[in-house]
Amino acid sequence: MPELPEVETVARDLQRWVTGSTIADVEVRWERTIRHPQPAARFAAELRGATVGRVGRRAKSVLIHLADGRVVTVALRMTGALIVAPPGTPDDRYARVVFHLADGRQLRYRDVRKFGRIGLWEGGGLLARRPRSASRRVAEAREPARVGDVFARHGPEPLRSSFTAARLAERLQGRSARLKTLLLDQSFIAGVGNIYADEALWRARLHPLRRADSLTPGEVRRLHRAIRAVLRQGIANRGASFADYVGADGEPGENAERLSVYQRSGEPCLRCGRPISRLVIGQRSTHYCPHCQVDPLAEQAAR
DNA sequence: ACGCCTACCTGCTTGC
DNA sequence: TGCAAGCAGGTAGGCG
Repeated sequence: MPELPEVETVARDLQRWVTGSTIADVEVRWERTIRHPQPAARFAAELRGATVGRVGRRAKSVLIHLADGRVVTVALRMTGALIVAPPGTPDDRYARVVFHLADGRQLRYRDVRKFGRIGLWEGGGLLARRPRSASRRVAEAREPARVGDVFARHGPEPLRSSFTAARLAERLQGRSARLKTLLLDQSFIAGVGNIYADEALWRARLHPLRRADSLTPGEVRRLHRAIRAVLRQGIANRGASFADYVGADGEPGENAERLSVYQRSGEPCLRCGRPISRLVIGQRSTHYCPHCQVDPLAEQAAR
């Protein structure tokens, strides 16, 4: 499941390999992959002849900046992948959108489960502040026009230097939600998904059911460091591969083997040796060490 | 603000 | 072996 480190890996690969390439043609094989307001045929027509500029990332979306300022957003969701295929590569039955590059290569959007979405937007607004409530209502009434509007409701990027422990503390204040739920909430913090939420909480020794506003200043600092550390480690290892995730080279990442709790139920905790537990929070499986990540309040509630 | 539900999808695993 | 049910979970939207 692509989260921030996986999406960052794909974006960096594409930055190296397709920047400067011209899109000769676009083949849309699953129309619903194309997000409004572009009907698939118009999407293809508008991209024909465009040149790829910088490739970056915001939240869990790959941003393909075009030389003319427009931006293609690719939300990989569960099983999406962007793969650069050299000429002669056998076709892929799961390729939902194929960007034919002028040099003969293909940039394939592959997605087994068809959850992912690709949009085409005007540039601008990415660095702007969030709209106030009135303008936000207007922005929601129709599909956003600018790429910035697409991400207007997303929370901060956890790896930016502006995401400090103080900023995290501020955002946690007054929130009664559970830590796990908040970490998965993209409007609270962008880019963290189920894998890295569990990893960060284990690393910070915080129970996933802990109320967000109950953290001491020391615990907030631990959480802040843990979030950044697990994301950085994920990027360093080219992402964690479960199911369908691969980089733009089509190769799986190395980080799955280096995870501490995710999908390790029953296996020994790497810190204390006791078995890792699993529970369901908000319909998501959650992996944690009941010994290292003790929540006094959860214990009390269980009695 | 928050929690809970459903829909979107397909392939893999599990149980009979 | 076959077949159906269950499961995986990111995100949007709806409801209470």
